[in-house]
Formats: sequence, structure tokens, C-alpha cells
Amino acid sequence: MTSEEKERLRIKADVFKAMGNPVRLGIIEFLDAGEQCVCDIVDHVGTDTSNVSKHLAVLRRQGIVADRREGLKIFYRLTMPCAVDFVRCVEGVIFNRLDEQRAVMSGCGSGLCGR
Amino acid sequence: MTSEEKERLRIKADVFKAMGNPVRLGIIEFLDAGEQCVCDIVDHVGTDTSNVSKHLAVLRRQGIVADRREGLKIFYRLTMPCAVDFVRCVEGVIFNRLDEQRAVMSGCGSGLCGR
DNA sequence: GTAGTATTTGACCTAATGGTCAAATAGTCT
DNA sequence: AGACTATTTGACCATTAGGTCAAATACTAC
Repeated sequence: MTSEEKERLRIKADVFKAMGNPVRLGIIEFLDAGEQCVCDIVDHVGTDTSNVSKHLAVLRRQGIVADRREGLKIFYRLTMPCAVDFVRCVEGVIFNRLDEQRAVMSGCGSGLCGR
Repeated sequence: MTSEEKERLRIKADVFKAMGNPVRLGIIEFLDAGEQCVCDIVDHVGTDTSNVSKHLAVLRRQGIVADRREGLKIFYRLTMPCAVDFVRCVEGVIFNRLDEQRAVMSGCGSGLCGR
């Protein structure tokens, strides 16, 4: 693998890394309903403003959201249409995973199950 | 947001987190070509075996890959079909991002561009 | 059994991440 | 101008993640 390929992987991985945090994922899902100001995002995710602001900066840096000022408020919106599709797909995968685990568990009477 | 919703976000975020590393993303892309043994993955990504093994464990824990032993070798395969679609989409987003940056740069003669 | 190969795991260290608080910035209103 | 509101940024700390090496495990072949 060339160093150029590695650099490309690093850039792509940064997008996933930005989505790989519960607060940021919550913001992404919330913004799927439409544009929201920081104050409303803060109310929704339930942590303090400076924390939300930093998470928004991470998402912005990766081109996942964009912002727009209107008076004192700053509104954020999703700019990566497929982001929410990803989340849906991941939900499906997790559902299957839990299903399989349940199948393993129910097929085991000895109590010695699991990897 | 309830603590149950937060827990769900944490679980989903862990899947993205698993994809948010250049080595692991490289493995995912490599496995898109088909099942591969650890030794071939090691050759492809170019780090040492124990490192690859740990990254594979992360992917396995999130249900992104699954393994199968055949003699001495252990073969890994993708179990999350949409994973590679995600990567494609992210590539598109990054491409657009670079395009926008280029547009900003070319529209700026003063050298005072950028956020 | 021993020797050899493929892979995983544990111990350890360094670097990156995320949270919190205070201070700074950017705008509005009087 | 000053007071106020919304948001960002910087400094700091605690936790987590990633890399490396050696040791352990799991299998094959002799």
C-alpha cells in the first residue's frame, strides 16, 4: 500500500471518526429533522454549550454539517445526505447482531455460551 | 434525551468508531474483494501481525467482519454489506469538500482566504 | 511427544479524545 | 458607549485508543 493510499484512508477514516461519538451521532440524527440552532441542539443532547460547540466543530471540519448565522443564533444543517442512511444501515446490522447473540444464547443450556 | 436513547447512540457510535481508523478502513476495503486470511491482510495493510489482529478484533466485536478457521489460517470476510457503500459515499463527500475548497481558493487573490 | 507456522493476547507506553470551566468573540438592543 | 445573549475557544485533566514487543494459544506435520 502506497503512502498516498494510506493518506486517503486517513482522510476517509476521519469522517467515520467524526460520526463515531454518541453525542455527535445524536446531533446528526437530530439535524435530520431539519436545521437547528446551537441552543436547541444543546437542549436536545443534554450536555453544555461549549461541549456541543466543540462536537459541531468536529462535524463541520469533516463536511458533515454546515452553519449559518441569523442574528445571535447560529443554525446548523446536515450537508452529508448519506450520513443518516449510514446510521439506518448500522441500526440494521446491530439488530442482526443482537438477533444472532440471542440465537446463540437460546441454543445454550449449559451456561457456558459465548465467545 | 433518555438514558436509553443515549445508550442506543453509544452502541451505534461504536460501529462508526470501529470504521474510523485508517488501518481498519483499509482492511474493510480489502475484504470487499473477498475473504482473506490474516497473513494476506497483514501483507496488504503493511503493519505487523499483532497490530492487524487487534484491529480485526475491533471489527469483529462490532459485527463488521466474521472469521472462519481453515487449518492454520483464519479467514476474515465482511458481514456488513453496507460498510463499503458508506465508504463510497464518504469519498463523494470528501470530493465535494475538496471541490468547494478549491473554489474558495481560486476566488481569492489576497491570500487571506480560508476560515 | 517436539518443531514449526498462524494468530491472538497481555503488558506497557505514548498520543489522541472528550469533558469542564473560564475567558473570548460576535452579534443585538438601549 | 455598556449590558445582554449566543456561541466559540483555550487551558487543563482524565480516559481511551493505538502501536510494539514478548508470551501464549491453536493448529499441522513429523
